[in-house]
Amino acid sequence: MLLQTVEQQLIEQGILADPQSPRGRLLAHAAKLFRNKGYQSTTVRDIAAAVGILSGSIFHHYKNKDAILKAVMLEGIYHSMGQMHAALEQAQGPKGKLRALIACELDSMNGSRGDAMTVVVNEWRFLSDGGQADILSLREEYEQLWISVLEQAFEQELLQCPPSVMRKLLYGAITWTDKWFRPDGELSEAQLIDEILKLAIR
Amino acid sequence: MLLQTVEQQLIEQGILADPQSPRGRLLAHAAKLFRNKGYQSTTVRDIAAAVGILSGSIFHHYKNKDAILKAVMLEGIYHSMGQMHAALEQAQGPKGKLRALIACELDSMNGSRGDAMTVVVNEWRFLSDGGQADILSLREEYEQLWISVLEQAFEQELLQCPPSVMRKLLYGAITWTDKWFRPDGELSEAQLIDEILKLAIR
Amino acid sequence: MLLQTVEQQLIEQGILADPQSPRGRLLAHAAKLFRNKGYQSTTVRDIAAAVGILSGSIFHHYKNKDAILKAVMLEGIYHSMGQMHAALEQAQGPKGKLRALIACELDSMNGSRGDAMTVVVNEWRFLSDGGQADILSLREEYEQLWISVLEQAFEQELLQCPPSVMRKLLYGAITWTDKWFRPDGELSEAQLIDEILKLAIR
Amino acid sequence: MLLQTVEQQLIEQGILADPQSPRGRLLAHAAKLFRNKGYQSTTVRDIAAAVGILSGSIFHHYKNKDAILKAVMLEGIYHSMGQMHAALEQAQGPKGKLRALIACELDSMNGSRGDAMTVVVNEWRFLSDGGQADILSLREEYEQLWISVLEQAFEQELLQCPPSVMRKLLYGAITWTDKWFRPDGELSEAQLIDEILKLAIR
DNA sequence: CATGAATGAGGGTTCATTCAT
DNA sequence: CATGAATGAACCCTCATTCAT
Repeated sequence: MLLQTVEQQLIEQGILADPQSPRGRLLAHAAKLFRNKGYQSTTVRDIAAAVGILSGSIFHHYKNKDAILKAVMLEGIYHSMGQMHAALEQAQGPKGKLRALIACELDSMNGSRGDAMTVVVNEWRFLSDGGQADILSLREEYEQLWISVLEQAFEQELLQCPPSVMRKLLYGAITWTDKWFRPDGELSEAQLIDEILKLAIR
Repeated sequence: MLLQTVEQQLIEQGILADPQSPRGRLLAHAAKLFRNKGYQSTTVRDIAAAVGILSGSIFHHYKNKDAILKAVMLEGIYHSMGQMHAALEQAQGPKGKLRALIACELDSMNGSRGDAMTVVVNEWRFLSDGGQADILSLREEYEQLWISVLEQAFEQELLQCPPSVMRKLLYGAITWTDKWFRPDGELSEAQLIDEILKLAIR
Repeated sequence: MLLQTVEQQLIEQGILADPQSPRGRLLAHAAKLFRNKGYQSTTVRDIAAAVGILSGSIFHHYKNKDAILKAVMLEGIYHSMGQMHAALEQAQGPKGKLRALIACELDSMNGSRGDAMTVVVNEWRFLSDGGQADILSLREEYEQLWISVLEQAFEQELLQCPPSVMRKLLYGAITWTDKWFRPDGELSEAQLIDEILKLAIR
Repeated sequence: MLLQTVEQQLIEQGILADPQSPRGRLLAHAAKLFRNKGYQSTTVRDIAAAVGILSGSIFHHYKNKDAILKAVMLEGIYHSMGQMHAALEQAQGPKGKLRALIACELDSMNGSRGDAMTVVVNEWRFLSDGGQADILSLREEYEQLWISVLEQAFEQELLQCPPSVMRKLLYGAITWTDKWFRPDGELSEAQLIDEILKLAIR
């Protein structure tokens, strides 16, 4: 609820796009293409064709291709943070909160809206310097959620290694699932969450 | 020594390039550029300029840009496997062997010859289908080294989770170090190896 | 009139280009350049410069250089067949019909739209295999017009030699006029037609 | 004999190459490649590979690619003229001489040494201006052989049309046989000669 | 807002030719 | 004479972006 307010505020501020709007549809298609083909291999024409418009029309919605990438990434991060905030509120204790974060990040990579977040991870270096600078504070805010939970666990001597290192190791392990994990495979999402949690917790 | 024999055989077979030769120098520069700028953002002219030749001359050494990428990857994998074989011979017990593998893979990403192996991980999807097919059996051989060691550890109930899952989680965690770990920072390479080992071993 | 209908249908079907349209102008310039310099010696920039656009713009109209060659050839063949059909309708008897065909083919090589047809003859081998396959049935249809008229003449014992041989000899003799015949020279087009007709008819 | 003297003189003068010599072998391979693939589509490397040397070595034999083309053409013309001179000496009367010329030209296009002469006809425009100028007088001498025979036939009212026109029509018909005539097909070479002769003679 | 022709810089690649060995 | 790495200009084609309609 608070969450939705935040998201809606962002939509009203023009930061995020309404999923029903032309811009929102464009972003969804762009995210999927960026994920599957990579940012550089996706042409503006590809996106336009997926949306059902012509290439020139793209630029009525976004200033340039870089702006599309940035918007996709913002969508991904905002959405993921929204889930994390909500999940943390319901979680109990450091271990429960860590489990919540792992579950959220795993879902943000592999779930129904995983396109945007995988793009954040895998196409980051293709975002222009200016775009990276604009998003960086948001990513730090995102990381801070993790760090604070990890520190709580560390203080209670639950963690295998220091929070800053643990975060990076977990980040690598979790984002890489994008390349191999299939939710409908032998290993269920819940099992995967537990396995990752076991790595982190002693 | 057996190892060096393997590498030399490959050089003689024309699979790997002599680091002193024009081809070897070309490969080293290409690997560094591919790592830093990405494969697609690196132009053939960039590589030629780095080597100190003109763009047309590139194609005397490699048929096309894709062949350069493939050669870089082969260098990376062969070199890494060489290190792993040697380290495994000297390691004692499942835990010692696992530590050896982690150390090797970490070094292959961050060590003095890390360019090639990071390219294998990060630019894989830009290798042509044919190129991927050619390398795939080698990658599987590489993975088999890991799996057999992990299975030994699993049988002795040392492992936190099943070998196939553990391998993928470790792979993500280790390869991601490329993005944040600096050997000359606060955390030493030896410490990082131990932290990762602790994740895997119960 | 029936003729014009055919041509217009083809234009509407997108097979032939409207001479006034950008594509039509492009084709006319390309045909002239291909005739004068040869297909391989004509660069895409040459064509663009002749049309008055930049090289990149060429590819908004045709997928690649090969497609331009194919389109030029289609124009040539369709135009020539149109003239032949119309002329045959008005011609009387085998000899009259043969004269009509000779006149048409001569005009298609040397007349105001001769660029396209000379390209068909002289640049055929530079058309891609796929392009040749696409056009082949049309060329066979074209040849069939000749063969049927020659067979009529042969049955009436007017012909110097069997139709299939006669056709090839005439084809060589007529298409070669492109290299030496000038309509404004001493020898008029009408005289040339008669001379060729005399070769064929006993 | 006189003929061979001429050819040998030319070889000694360095104008023609000894067929056994490296230059001669190079020319034979070049001629075949030029015929089959066209001059522009044949690379210097193609020729070198066919001969069994490396591309750089080509230029020890000929100054540049254009010089190879010129040499191939000279071979073709000299060889053809040699045949014509010999055949004319043995032929009786205008009709016999005309038949001899047709037979020679047909053989020069389709016979065992047809590569060189088809190159003269089909690749002429790719020879540099300087090269064309150098060969032109020889080609005129060649044509003069035809014209003088045709004029004799014309004076005896044997010819269907004036010599200059007849020559060009025959030239087109004969050279085109390269594209369709196969000596081992239904139509024998002797029959084809007769059919062509019938066209010319009333 | 949508269109789609045009832009123009830049990409990978080819190839005749040179030249030190 | 042969080699083969190097040259460098030119080629076809791509693509993000602009803009008149």
